[in-house]
Amino acid sequence: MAYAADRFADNGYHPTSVAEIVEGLGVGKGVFYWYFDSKEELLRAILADGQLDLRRRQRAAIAGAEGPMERIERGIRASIEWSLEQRVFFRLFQFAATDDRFADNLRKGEQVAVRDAAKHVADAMAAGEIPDRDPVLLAHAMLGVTTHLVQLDHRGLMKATPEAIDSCVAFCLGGISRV
Amino acid sequence: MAYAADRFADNGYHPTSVAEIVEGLGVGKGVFYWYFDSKEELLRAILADGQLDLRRRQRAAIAGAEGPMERIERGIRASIEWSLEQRVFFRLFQFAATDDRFADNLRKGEQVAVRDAAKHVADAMAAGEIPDRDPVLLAHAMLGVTTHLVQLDHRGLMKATPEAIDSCVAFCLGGISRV
DNA sequence: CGGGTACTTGACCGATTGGTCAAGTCCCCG
DNA sequence: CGGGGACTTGACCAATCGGTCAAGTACCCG
Repeated sequence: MAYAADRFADNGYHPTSVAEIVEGLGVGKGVFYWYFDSKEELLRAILADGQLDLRRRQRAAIAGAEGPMERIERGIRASIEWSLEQRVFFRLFQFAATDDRFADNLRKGEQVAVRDAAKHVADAMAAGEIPDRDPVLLAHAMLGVTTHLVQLDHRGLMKATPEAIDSCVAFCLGGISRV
Repeated sequence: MAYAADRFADNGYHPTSVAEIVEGLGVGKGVFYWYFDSKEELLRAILADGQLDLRRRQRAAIAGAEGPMERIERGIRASIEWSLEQRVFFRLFQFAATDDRFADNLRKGEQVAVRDAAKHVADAMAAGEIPDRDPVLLAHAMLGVTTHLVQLDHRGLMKATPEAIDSCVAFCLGGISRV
């Protein structure tokens, strides 16, 4: 799965053949179809693995935070850091979002993360720390900002320096704060 | 090109064969290769068309605005509206960004739009309307928010109502305003 | 009307695709 | 030691891929 994920991320899912994967691994084709029903199922399994890992990281980052705003900031930072480290997973997520065959596999995981973030946004609103607006929408907006920053880094168009990450976080917090 | 763009957007670029395109159009394969060198060149031409159209819309929206902040807001709204209308182009942009063969074709157009937005952000800073920070990064952040909102609409996960668009704009303006 | 250019056709090409399967090999358990 | 499930192999399959090209057809100009 790790090797296939690498190839998918570098070459693209469709242009990477099953033959290429098993050849690179030095195994027969039968091995592949013993463990996976199809090439599609392989990618789905990889995506599920990645989402689980990201979710773990987010939960760990949020644990121990005191107020809702701190939870939001930590969640943002954890997501950015994970995405920067896990280039392969991130690229596969990006691809999967563009393909109807896989978009549904992303949806559930994304919704869980967004709803979680939205909960903290709603908490901050209840505490009067930020003005009332649709928490789910704001959570998505923050997700959009962070995703785009990471994408820039991976595409080599801009380095995600600590300062850039700070600016990104500030943008998100400013975005939910302003009336 | 329009038919091919539709097919690419619905089915994906790779899964859509040249044979399927010419068959759907009711023409011979030779016609295709008379006008295009390859399937890749076709997508590149489609992407170029889309970028040109988007750029025109952005320029038209900004023209006539008075201050830098108004220019920014109009640019955001124009980008969102165009992306919502031009579902096909937007999906192809999203795909192209995930494929190294086509990512470069997007880069130039994206940079032009971002630099333009960054200029207005810098103007607003010079006028003291918003605090000083990297204008290019902020422009990218706004692009990330709007892109994500449109993506949600196209994937059917959230309707981009006028209110949602307003919230999105407010998020962006808040993001660049807060210290 | 004759000839040439612009365009169109679809059979055809070698390569490659995702997937199958008969024939093993390996190793654990009785 | 013998048998049986777990696992592996790679030749093989029909289908399809992007792309080519000889053989037209349509139409304009002299």
